[in-house]
Amino acid sequence: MTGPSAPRPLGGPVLQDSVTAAISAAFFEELAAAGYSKLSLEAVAKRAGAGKAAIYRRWSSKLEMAIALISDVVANTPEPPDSGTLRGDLLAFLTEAAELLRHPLPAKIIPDLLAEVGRNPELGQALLTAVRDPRRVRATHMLERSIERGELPADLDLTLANDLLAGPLYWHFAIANTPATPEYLGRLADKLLAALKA
Amino acid sequence: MTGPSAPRPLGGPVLQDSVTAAISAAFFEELAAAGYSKLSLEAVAKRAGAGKAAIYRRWSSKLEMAIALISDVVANTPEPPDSGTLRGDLLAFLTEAAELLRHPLPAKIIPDLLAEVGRNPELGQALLTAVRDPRRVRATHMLERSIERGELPADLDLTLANDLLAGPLYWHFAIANTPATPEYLGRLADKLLAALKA
DNA sequence: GCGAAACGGAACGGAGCCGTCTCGTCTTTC
DNA sequence: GAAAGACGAGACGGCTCCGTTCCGTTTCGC
Repeated sequence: MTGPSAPRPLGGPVLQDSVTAAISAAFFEELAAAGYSKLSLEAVAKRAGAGKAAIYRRWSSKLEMAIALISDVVANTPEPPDSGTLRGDLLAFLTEAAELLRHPLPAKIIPDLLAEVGRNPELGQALLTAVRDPRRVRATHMLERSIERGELPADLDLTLANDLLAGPLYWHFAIANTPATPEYLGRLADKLLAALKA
Repeated sequence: MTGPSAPRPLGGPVLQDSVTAAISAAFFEELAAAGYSKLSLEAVAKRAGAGKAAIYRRWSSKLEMAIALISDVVANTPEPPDSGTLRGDLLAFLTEAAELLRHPLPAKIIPDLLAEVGRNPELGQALLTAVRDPRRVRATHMLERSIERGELPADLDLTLANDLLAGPLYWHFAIANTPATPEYLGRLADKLLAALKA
């Protein structure tokens, strides 16, 4: 099922073998259905058609497993390119996020993990460095490029700008649970553009 | 501990007796600490210094208890007045929300409930009608008043506007977990004003 | 002041999950 | 083709929580 005998490239990306892949898929399905705090490794094993030992052979605990699998997924999502204009970057950013949240699994998992971070410091710290920080860095670069182009004021509050970028779309999808049309994303981009320039 | 024998006014608001009050307080503390899905009535009873029977005498299940207690709290929060200008209304709206999210209990409970809604349709429906709809109506009224005053375009997308109003502040507080200064709220109000008018 | 009701506390059988361990069966490796 | 190891399945003792039922005590309503 895996490659012949080729030594696996380097760290991380590819799912190693079929058992690990089945466990990973089952983990995310179970995470979406039950939430992190109620997720049981017994249910993951059952859904994966595996024994519990197969899980404990790979990770020492639910926390370690979650951090490893989530980091793996996040690390393998590519970055959108520099489009040259703020509106283009903005739209690409929003479209990518909308694409992600359109899928039912991430749409259930992400709010759950965000809530879990509030009560699980260890998971929170891991997710912050593995997920939030890279995204924040990308968003900040996007804004700084735009400032250099003169599209945005140099004294822009980056924290506030981040809240504006992430908040409305997240609210629309994950909270209000409304589907987003491309027209919606376009209008949102226009509004955000006006807000950032103000 | 309660009033003498006066018939309790009408529906809902006031917490009836000291046992109910203790259970209610314990419920919210436990909700913040464990999250809805992992909250156990046994733990609530213990924290309240009550027996489990005292809970089951009042509500038939965790779900019913949660809906009753949460609706009760929400129904007893007053509305801010019409300030006469959009910026004033906006600032009042943001300040009220910031005030709420400043407290650690709501700041943990709200994200948890929002995630829970995604996997618990019954609770979701109840919270939608008890919490979200009233708030959305208020926000919509605020925007419509502003449109009548000519501050906002008549073809404003109300869904999009709602996302803009709620999203950034929620993200700032509950997700990024950053404290909000009055200056932040002022700047946010300015940005939102620009976005809504665009 | 007395009977009724609600109280805190503890126990019940049943269910689910923990992490470990032992089976008997493939699958891989040399 | 034999030895080694990972596999699925499941049993284990121990824990938590469920919803109900019993106590003996306190409080309330009349």
